[in-house]
Amino acid sequence: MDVKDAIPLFDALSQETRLSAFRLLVQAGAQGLPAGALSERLGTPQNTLSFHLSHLSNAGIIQSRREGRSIIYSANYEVMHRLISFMVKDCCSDEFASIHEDKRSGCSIIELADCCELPETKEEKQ
Amino acid sequence: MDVKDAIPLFDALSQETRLSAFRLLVQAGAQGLPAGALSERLGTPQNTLSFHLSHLSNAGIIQSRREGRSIIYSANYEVMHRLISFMVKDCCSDEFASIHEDKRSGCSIIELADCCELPETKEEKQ
DNA sequence: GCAATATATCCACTATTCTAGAAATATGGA
DNA sequence: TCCATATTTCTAGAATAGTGGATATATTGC
Repeated sequence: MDVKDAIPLFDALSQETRLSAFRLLVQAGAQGLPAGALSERLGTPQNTLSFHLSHLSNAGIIQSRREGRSIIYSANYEVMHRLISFMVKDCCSDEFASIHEDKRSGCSIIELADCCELPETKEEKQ
Repeated sequence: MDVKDAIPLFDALSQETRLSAFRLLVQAGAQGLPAGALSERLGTPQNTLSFHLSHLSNAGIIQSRREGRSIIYSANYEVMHRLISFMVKDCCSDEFASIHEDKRSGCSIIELADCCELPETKEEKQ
């Protein structure tokens, strides 16, 4: 993941309807939710929401599948994982954050230092 | 941090000039960089960059201070920390990510499971 | 084949964002 | 005080994004 890959993801998450829809899908898990249910829960007209779901889908942060008459959307955790890793690796200084893979558990372990306690930043604050 | 707080941060990072400028500031550390140096390194006209720096600054993800004739910008790591925590807590399912504070070291420890290996998601892929 | 359901696409309108030239402001030095 | 430097603010035009009514498409059951 580089800057060019990250832009459409940040863009996808930078609008209230989309971020809210994405969070509902995260809560829903791999099973996902049909477009209509999202529209109802968010109180957003179905065509407007459809526009935003396409946006999220184009960015790759959600995916869809048809089930009968419904289109079921679900969060793409792997993309979210990559975005978080990008933010830690490329958008945090080494002093404040580190990431390493734990092969045994299959986890990425991130350590975020509570940077505000560090003296350098304290004195630089405006 | 909630959805309303996160939107302006995602928005700030969702544009190439801004994300690139932010990353330069991250690399620069607490010391920061003057607006002119950023403008030069990015090849962006200084008034255009000034617009984007205001945008980042309004979002709170960078801050500025005057030093002589220069305005020095620097990344706000604490806000980035909070945004990453928000993404893990509220935009990742419990199965795939967890976060806890280590009081002794003052670090937030995040574990991101490599979700794509989990059978549930594998079979749900479109 | 027809009606009902679920969703996407088309369209026009409004609002916002991005861009960069020109002018304004703040600072430091002679 | 005057000039050079560093940066912001003003401005207007171009591009892009968001909205929702109307319509089209796909699916299911009768």
